[in-house]
Amino acid sequence: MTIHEKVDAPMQCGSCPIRHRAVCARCEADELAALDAIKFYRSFQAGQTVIWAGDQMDFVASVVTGVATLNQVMEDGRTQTVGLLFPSDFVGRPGRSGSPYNVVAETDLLMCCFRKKPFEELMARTPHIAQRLLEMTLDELDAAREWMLLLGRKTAREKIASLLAIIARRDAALHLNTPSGRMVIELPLTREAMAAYLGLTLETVSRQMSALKREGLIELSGKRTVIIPDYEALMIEAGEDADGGLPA
Amino acid sequence: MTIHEKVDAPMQCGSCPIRHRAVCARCEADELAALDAIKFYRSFQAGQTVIWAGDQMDFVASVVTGVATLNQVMEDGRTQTVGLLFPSDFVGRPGRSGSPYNVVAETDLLMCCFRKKPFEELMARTPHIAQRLLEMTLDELDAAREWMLLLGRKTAREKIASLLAIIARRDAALHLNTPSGRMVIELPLTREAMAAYLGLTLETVSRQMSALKREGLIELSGKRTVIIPDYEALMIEAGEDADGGLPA
DNA sequence: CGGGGGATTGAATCTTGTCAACGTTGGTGG
DNA sequence: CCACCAACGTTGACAAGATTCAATCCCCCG
Repeated sequence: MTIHEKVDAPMQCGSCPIRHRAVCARCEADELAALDAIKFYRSFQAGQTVIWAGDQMDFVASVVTGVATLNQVMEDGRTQTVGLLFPSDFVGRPGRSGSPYNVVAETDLLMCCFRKKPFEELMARTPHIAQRLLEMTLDELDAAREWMLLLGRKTAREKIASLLAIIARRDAALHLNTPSGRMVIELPLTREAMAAYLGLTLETVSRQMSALKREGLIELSGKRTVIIPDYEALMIEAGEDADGGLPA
Repeated sequence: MTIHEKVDAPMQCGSCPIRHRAVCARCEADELAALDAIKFYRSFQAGQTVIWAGDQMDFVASVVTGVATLNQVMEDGRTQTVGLLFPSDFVGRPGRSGSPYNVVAETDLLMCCFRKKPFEELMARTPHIAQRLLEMTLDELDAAREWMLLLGRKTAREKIASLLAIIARRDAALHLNTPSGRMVIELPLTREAMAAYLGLTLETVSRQMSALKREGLIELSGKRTVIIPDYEALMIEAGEDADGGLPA
């Protein structure tokens, strides 16, 4: 199979799986038509870099399916993942030409892209888009701050438990239910990518995964499938408040 | 002296020190007048809590003078500062009633507050405010992600150097010049508050400050005044790219 | 069947945290 | 005016947690 990026528009906005959650969520039919006119799809294979830090970026985009990460790299190579992008999450900043981060496809990825210039013009006269983008950005800011608590204060064990909880939560949200009890999740990340997001080394991630397994808090089926026998018990290990960061 | 919070409006917007940088930066005269009608000032003493996490919050606000922090606290007491608020920075989230964070005055603080309900209404019909707020929120998100790199990957020494560099940068920005060469800065934070922001203990902060002093990278004059003989040299210790995170 | 990327495990090391003592400073009241 | 107190800061000794380096394992794919 060849690596292909541009793909034919695979769908109508009306049947788009992220129609009601993405940046276009609040749009009326006519606004959606305007977006539709400037949109195109791109797909990426797991491991491909979507955008290199500093590169010119002539589009903004929504994740349709798959998972991507935002990464910041220091001169000596130390890498920190600063954002985990699930379906409906937005990439790119209107009014700025380059991305400050590497955007990497962690799984096979489908993105709905809008050419930047037309998107900005459309945004200027479409409050519904600007409103939704502000709302989403504020949510991302809250998520980033939650992650600062994790990076600054949590133990390796709590970090792992928190990550699993977040993935379980996003997974549940995709199916429109709330996380609880027994859950089965698919890890979209390698151990190395988990480590990059958690501010750990991959060895520490592996050890803590093994520890959680030994203690029955998780079960592993293959390397990427995790069974959570008791979501609430895992939340306690994550050291989070009772509400577990559910939307206010 | 008694602790007083509400204060008489000490100034006209026209002579406000943050007029051109705050959420009102893009407002025209008439929009400013509308904001003026719903604004009031509150002052806080160093150490006072401005807002408790979870509390109802009937206003949003801009920092006019002084420095405040946003803090997140775990059930067992571990605390992480997730935001450092300088003059012109914005507090509060339109469309949400409670703050998820403690907001603490680290120095004496003056805030320009807007009653939330009228502010939201005004925002709905004043694109200049919403635009500016989106821009500021995106900047804060970038800053939060920069801080995630610090918390996840930098050494204690690099963390301290980074914090000093950031304070120097904000300090320079207030006086509209770029940081370089010899600088004298006033720390708005105690060692404990520095530790809370850096994901360290106060002892480690103290030790690394001493180490930087021993090596001539900083000089201390009292506990709160820091002399940076060579800003560029300090930036190297901070492990940052050459540009040092200057606005794109 | 063999190769290779990802994952696991072990042992030694190092950074940072913890606990405790001591120093410094500024304010208060005798 | 001075002594005392409390808050903040510094320093030291030790312990704990995470990293580093290295060996080995496990699958999946050709």
